[in-house]
Amino acid sequence: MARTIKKLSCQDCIYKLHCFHKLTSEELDLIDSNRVELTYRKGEIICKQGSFASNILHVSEGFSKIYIEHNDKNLILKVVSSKDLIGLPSIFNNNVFHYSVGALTDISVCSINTSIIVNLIRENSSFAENIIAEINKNMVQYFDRFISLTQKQSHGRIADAILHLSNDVFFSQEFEMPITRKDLAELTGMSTENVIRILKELNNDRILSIDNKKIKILSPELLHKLSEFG
Amino acid sequence: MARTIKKLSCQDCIYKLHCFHKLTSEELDLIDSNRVELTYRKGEIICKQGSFASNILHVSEGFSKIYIEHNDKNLILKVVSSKDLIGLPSIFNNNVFHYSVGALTDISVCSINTSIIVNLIRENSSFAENIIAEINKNMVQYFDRFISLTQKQSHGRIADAILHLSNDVFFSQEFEMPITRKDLAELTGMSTENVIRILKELNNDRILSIDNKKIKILSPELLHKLSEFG
DNA sequence: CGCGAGCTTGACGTTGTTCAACTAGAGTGG
DNA sequence: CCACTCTAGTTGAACAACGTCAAGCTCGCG
Repeated sequence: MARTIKKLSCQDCIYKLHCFHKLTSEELDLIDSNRVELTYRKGEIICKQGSFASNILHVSEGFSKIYIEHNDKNLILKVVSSKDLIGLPSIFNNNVFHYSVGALTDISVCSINTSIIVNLIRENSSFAENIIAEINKNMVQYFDRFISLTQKQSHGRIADAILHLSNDVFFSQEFEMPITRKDLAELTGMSTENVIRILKELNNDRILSIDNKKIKILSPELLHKLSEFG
Repeated sequence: MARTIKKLSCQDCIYKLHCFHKLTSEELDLIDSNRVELTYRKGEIICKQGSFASNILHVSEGFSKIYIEHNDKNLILKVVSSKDLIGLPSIFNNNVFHYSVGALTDISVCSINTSIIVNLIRENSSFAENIIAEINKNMVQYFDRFISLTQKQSHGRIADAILHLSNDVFFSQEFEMPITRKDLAELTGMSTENVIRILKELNNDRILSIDNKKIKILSPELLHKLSEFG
């Protein structure tokens, strides 16, 4: 499950991670020498909600999901992209993971000790700024999800989920989902059966073209309308 | 609506605001001399979602609500207590309010220019830490609300709303709500009528004692059970 | 005294869940 | 190579939870 061969350097990832931009090359080297590269297989759990958050993670390859567990039911907050850091909400806040993270595909993960990040926050105020910016960006993203799941009916929620995948994860109108119908259900807060029924409708109405996991957005306009008023 | 007579000093509020603890007295004076005290009447809007967030606010007296507007329907994120700062999610993040804030009662508000806070974050890393801690604390609180509104049925959601008021706002098992049934509906993501029906049930089942706006928690155990499994 | 806002109640309709059954494909072992 | 099993996906029918609508109530205020 875990290997410690380093294939990448932090310089390779810097363009993905906005909050690393303001680090000096010495600071980046500090991170580089205090991280491990791990690989996980599809289905494995990377962080367990409630466990000690001694590391901040970055998924450099593959896809994963951030989800909250509650009474055997999960709520997926987001599908993680390579622009995301995992574990920021735990900083200065109990040092416990407030969500779980699971691998949707085989993935490569960089694990950086939280204390390193904390020291950089203390010593480099521009980095602290960027961390705050990052946390706040996520906060607002979660606000949108909050609205989606509490104020919209199923069609709107599915539209939001598809748009999230298209805009934040795959950066394309056409993609192959690494997630199951059940995951889609946990992303939209509804039952698997209902997800299937609504995907079928969207397919019939030629808003999406769906072939199992392959999704193509045929009518972005209608999809946005569904998201807005659904 | 707004008066600029200063009745308080920041020293009076410091015990309420955890993230001010690490400020030196000079820094506190800096805030003190760069803030205005305002009063708002019940029903007035303090921040409008989407407007420029040039100030961070602190409600020193009275009650207010933070809510997200979407298509003429509101979702109340929380009822603000004197321990809360308003506007943190806007820092380093568009400088736009991502939610609206409304006065539930007549209130007194301190308004501090965001640039002052930003400078302090840059210059005092302990303060930056505390700001991050504060933002993250809110994030986790919102996670709980997220679970409440998406995974629980009405009884559980009402239980959560009552517990929020009791634990985070009034710090008592018995309180007089400053909010209407409609507000309760917007706090729980359900219809006003349903709120009323469920409050009545909880009253009949002797879990709560409800006399119009006066609420007394009779059985905290059952209320927690509802919150957990409702 | 009358008006309006907030509150309450009952009847009814809709949305979405649950349950049960069935299908398809992938992996396993004889 | 063929059962067997397991998981994911799909479908239909019954049901429950909740929202909507319409009406009436209460109380504070002008």
